[in-house]
Amino acid sequence: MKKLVVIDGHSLAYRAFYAIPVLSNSKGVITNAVYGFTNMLMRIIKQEQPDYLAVAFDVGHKVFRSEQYAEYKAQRKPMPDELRSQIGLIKDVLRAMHIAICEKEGYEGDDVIGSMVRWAEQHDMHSIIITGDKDSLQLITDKTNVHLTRKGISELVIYNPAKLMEDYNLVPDQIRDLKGLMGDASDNIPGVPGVGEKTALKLLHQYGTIEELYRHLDDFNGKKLGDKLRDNETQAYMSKELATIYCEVPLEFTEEALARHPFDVPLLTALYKELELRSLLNELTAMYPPEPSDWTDVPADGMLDEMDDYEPAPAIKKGLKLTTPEELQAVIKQYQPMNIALIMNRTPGNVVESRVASFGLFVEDQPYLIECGDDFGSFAKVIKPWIEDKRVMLLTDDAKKVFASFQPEQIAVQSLFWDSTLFAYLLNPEAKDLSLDALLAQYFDVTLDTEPEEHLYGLLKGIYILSDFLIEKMEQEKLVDLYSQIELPLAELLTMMELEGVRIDTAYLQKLGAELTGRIDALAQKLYDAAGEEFNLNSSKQLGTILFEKMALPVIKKTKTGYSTDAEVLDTLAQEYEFVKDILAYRQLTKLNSTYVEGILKLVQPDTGKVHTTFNQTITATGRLSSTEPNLQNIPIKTEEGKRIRKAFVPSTPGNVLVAADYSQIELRILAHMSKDPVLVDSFMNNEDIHRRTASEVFGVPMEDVTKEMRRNAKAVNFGIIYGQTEFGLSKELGITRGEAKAYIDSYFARYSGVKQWIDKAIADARLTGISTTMMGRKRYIKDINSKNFNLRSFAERTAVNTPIQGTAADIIKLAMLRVQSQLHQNGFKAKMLLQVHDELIFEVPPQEIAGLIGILRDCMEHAVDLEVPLKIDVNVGFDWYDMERV
DNA sequence: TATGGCACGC
DNA sequence: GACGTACGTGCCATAA
Repeated sequence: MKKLVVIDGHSLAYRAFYAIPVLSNSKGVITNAVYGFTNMLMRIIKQEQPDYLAVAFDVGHKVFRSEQYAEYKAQRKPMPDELRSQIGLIKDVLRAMHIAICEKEGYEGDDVIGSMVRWAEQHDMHSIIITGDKDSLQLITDKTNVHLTRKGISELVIYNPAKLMEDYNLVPDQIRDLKGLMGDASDNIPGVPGVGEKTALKLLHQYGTIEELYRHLDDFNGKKLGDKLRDNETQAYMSKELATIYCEVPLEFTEEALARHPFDVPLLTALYKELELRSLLNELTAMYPPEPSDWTDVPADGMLDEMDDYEPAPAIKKGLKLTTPEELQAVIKQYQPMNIALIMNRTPGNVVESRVASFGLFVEDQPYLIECGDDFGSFAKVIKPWIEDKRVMLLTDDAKKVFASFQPEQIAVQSLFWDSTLFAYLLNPEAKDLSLDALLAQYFDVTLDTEPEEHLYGLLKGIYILSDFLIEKMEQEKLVDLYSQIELPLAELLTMMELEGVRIDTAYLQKLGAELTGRIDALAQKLYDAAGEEFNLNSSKQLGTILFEKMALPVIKKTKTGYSTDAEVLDTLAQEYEFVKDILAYRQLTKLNSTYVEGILKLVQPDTGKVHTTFNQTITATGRLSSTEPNLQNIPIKTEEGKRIRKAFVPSTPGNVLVAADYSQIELRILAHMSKDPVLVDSFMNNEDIHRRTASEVFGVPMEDVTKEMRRNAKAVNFGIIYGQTEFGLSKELGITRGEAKAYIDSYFARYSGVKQWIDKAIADARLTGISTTMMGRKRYIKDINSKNFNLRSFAERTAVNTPIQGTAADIIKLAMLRVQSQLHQNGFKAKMLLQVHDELIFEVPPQEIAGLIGILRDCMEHAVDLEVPLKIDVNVGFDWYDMERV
């Protein structure tokens, strides 16, 4: 006879939750119930070796019993959040194990279970019910046993008709009468007040059923018990009714669905790894030994037949290599693609230097490697119908690369787009390695063949499995909108910006370089003379020896490896020593020359005179962009000398101008919005000088009496608030004592108590959830927030304060960029977005479009989102990035 | 090749 | 009392 095991999912989850001490992974996801449940499940599978297996859950709030009795389960405490969050994970595990999940809206797990075992009996199966709920004992028959959990989850007591008789001297059907009389506090079934288990059993042993009992009520005349029974007759019948498991739930399942299937090992591995359930992972590995080496090297069919519960990882069809557009055309004709994986392999270099060397295509389980030689364009034309087809789902690891490849071929990517790297970034922006290889190793324990061709085929297959897994997580974490509305369209815009590039006045830069080199050489000579020897001025180690040993200057600060010679130290010494002043000047000039003049000149494309930076979208922990080769987000502006670099950034077309629009105080405005602090909000509503107002509040003077010094101090305080600065940091920043700094901060929080409350809440929330979230739902794990290590914890607390602010600013400007671009496009502007520098956008624009562009900028940037306070931009126009005039 | 120190931006 | 402002990139020297 076949064997069916039905598990009461909620009952077992509750048991596991309370039996196992709180357990969480490094991201703070609580896992104790998942762990306990899965452990239990595995033991059941091993011990019982069921032919059919299902787990039943309650679903929905409206249980039909509530219609009979409004109080039914009314008093029951809601499931603890820490458990609720794990029910979904348990179901994930079950799905990965291919175990049927049975639930029916409006019915309880018990009813589902009862209906299933009755079905099984009709199909001549033996059933085992696993639950902690004694109600289920009424389901016992010769064919159906109940295994009742005792304390914890490890002990099971097996009930069959004999055992029930032995323990209670009842037949299964009498369990309903028992509940009817004694009630059930946990389900709020009233029963007969004053009748407990002892009395109820005695009565049932004598009369058999409630109905029979009430027929003999006269037996109790003159006894207290008789009065109780008489007074509660209706309630007794109703209670019996409530306790009766309904065994005719209309369930739609097939034998096949309940039958045991091999686990989805990659998926289950990924889940266990994610939840860091190591012992379960080990158990799984023991059950399903890993592949010999990789997915592309799966043993031929049949080799593993003797292990009938072993399902090899999906083998990859042999990859096909194509080298001509005609071959590609022939292949493409065969398919009506729904979704395809596409991995671009480009030669090294920036967006304009590199070309497509080859690309991988995976369609209907068949991998292809297309080698393009020097003629990607011809291949692009062939595949164009797919790329432009909105119904096609495109899976890739680098959307920007796909855009960069097709955009120059005048092919607009239209299809839906899944980018595994962006997925993984949004799921964990601090992840170090987002490559497909790393993600496949991380989530699926898969290492691919290193031979290039095989490797590509592995990636193509891998991206399918990976994307499915990641999108599911994105949905759970509500990140899909952020992806589809912001990050993905932004990837296209960033590609356009990179392709456009920025024109560099190389003649100017070279002249500046020559000037700097001359001054550097002269300064070096002067320094050697003063030091009495030649040494490497660029070596902080050698400089330290000269300063602090040879010249015996006071040591102010040390680094891990020796004397510190940073700007802070040198500034202090420069008061007294001309030599140190010159060192500082030398440092400034060499920095400008090597990083900015020489560094940028090296990256100018000789044919166009442009630099094409790379914007990285998946680097920062907060959601900001970063820029490399060259980094155009750190071009000097603070010192006059440094700012001269900016003269080299010019429009590419003569007559055009540069327009720069930057958000004014966007982070403080976000703080005002989030904290709703009345003073801060008021200040922005009235468009005040925010630092002056802060000074007025903190120092208790009228706005007009705020001195420059006060304003400078207040500005530092405002700045520090955003970064969670401490009094020590502020005292150093302003060159004041810690006591004074503390007084400033205390005074600030006294006046801006809403800000203080918001900061406390940001930290408390992070402590509770382990996550900080931005306005648009971008997330970051704050892993050390509950650390016992003061340093780690303090750092985490500052992160919890800064991330929502900085991250929201990043969200806002990204959204604004998309809005601006869309307006420019819709209105046929020639103006081009060139750069983003965190709170600033830079455009090249023909003069006749300046006014129109500024209108669009104000509209899109200042209204990108609706905050409690206005968003404000400043706009500057000029013929280069140095000479800009406010408009 | 990796790390540390330093300096530039927001 | 600890440590001591968020987020980046690039250059150079040095250690390995």
